[in-house]
Amino acid sequence: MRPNKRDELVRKALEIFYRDGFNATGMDRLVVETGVSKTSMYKHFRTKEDLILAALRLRDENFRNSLFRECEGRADTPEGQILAMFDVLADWFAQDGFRGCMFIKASAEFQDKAHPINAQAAEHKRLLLGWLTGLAQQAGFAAPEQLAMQMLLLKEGAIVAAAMLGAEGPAREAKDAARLLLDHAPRSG
Amino acid sequence: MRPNKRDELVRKALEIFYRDGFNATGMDRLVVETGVSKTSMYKHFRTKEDLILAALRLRDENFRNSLFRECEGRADTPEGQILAMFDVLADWFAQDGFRGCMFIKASAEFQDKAHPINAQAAEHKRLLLGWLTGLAQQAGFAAPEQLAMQMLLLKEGAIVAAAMLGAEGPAREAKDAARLLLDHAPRSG
DNA sequence: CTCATGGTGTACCGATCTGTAAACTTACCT
DNA sequence: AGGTAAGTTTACAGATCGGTACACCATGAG
Repeated sequence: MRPNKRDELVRKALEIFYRDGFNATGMDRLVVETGVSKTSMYKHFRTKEDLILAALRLRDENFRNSLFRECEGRADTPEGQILAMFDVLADWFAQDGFRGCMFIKASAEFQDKAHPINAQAAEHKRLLLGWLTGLAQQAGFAAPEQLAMQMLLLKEGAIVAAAMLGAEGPAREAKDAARLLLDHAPRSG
Repeated sequence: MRPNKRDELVRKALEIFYRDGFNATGMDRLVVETGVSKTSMYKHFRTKEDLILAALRLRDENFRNSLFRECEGRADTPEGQILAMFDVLADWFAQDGFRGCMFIKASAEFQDKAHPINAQAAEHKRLLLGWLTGLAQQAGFAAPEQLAMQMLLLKEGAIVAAAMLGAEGPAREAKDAARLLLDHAPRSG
């Protein structure tokens, strides 16, 4: 039970879940596509739910790390980094494999708020909201929580609209709206 | 095969699909909860997909009609009606059975753009975007398509955030952001 | 060599999935 | 009454679901 083997299983499962959905992807399919036997799969993950949770954990790590790093690389002020998020999103939307937000889909398939998968998806959004709030604070806005929520709304709306209607319009309008909101938001002091 | 019987089946199926998801709800469960026999169910709907499409059609009708009527009742200017949409959303979020947007969930579970269910969900969003564009035109904005898309982003983002993080914040911030965007959008002429 | 140990493949479990076949009941029309 | 057609019940088909029992096989230790 080498630990890197487990990581590889999570990586592959993440890819398949993202492409085909959670309930629509059976363990049999995952076993075939990862090349591992069913017994081994269940040695690494007690249940399918455990595997989904591991995949979401990996996705959360990857997504947040790459988003934060990209934004830092594209702008050096907090306000600039908030705005840069929408450029990062635009690039993501334009990628071939773009299929919307994995956490929105997870919460859509497991709607019960008491369900661990739903809770973990919500946690991802809370972490993003916290990051935006921190940036808004650093930027010196008078109401950082409110502004962060508005940025989150534009981001989630853009992801949903890009997945359902096409990439260009939502990416452009989200950034334009964000810039206007940032420009007119009151500063503290 | 009374036609109203069919309507009743669609209504009930819509309710169950919305509450429990599409793939997670089997025809057996639907048959039990509607009290109809399996054979009758399949007399009315050739496949489960047909039933889902009928449920989405009903949902689209109900949602758009009630949204449009509510907005017209709450404001008499086009711009006021756009803004009123966010109050209607807030009321919806606060309802007990609120579980997010059925069309976002449908497109999350049936991701293939060629799939009829995905196409119908996308069509619902296009109709909403068209309605917003019409209002923005009537209101005399210089770039109605862009403004309509921004309002749609706020709406979709608010629905997602309300479903995952709670109702109050998203509803309030969506409206605040929308008002600011409307106030600062250039008018034609 | 012998034996324990840990990972593997095969074959299977019962439940549930979508969808169907066929006989039966009910209600209406003449 | 007799016939027709809608709608019912029951039973089932074939596939797939999540999950497991068990025999097999490699490797390293004594």
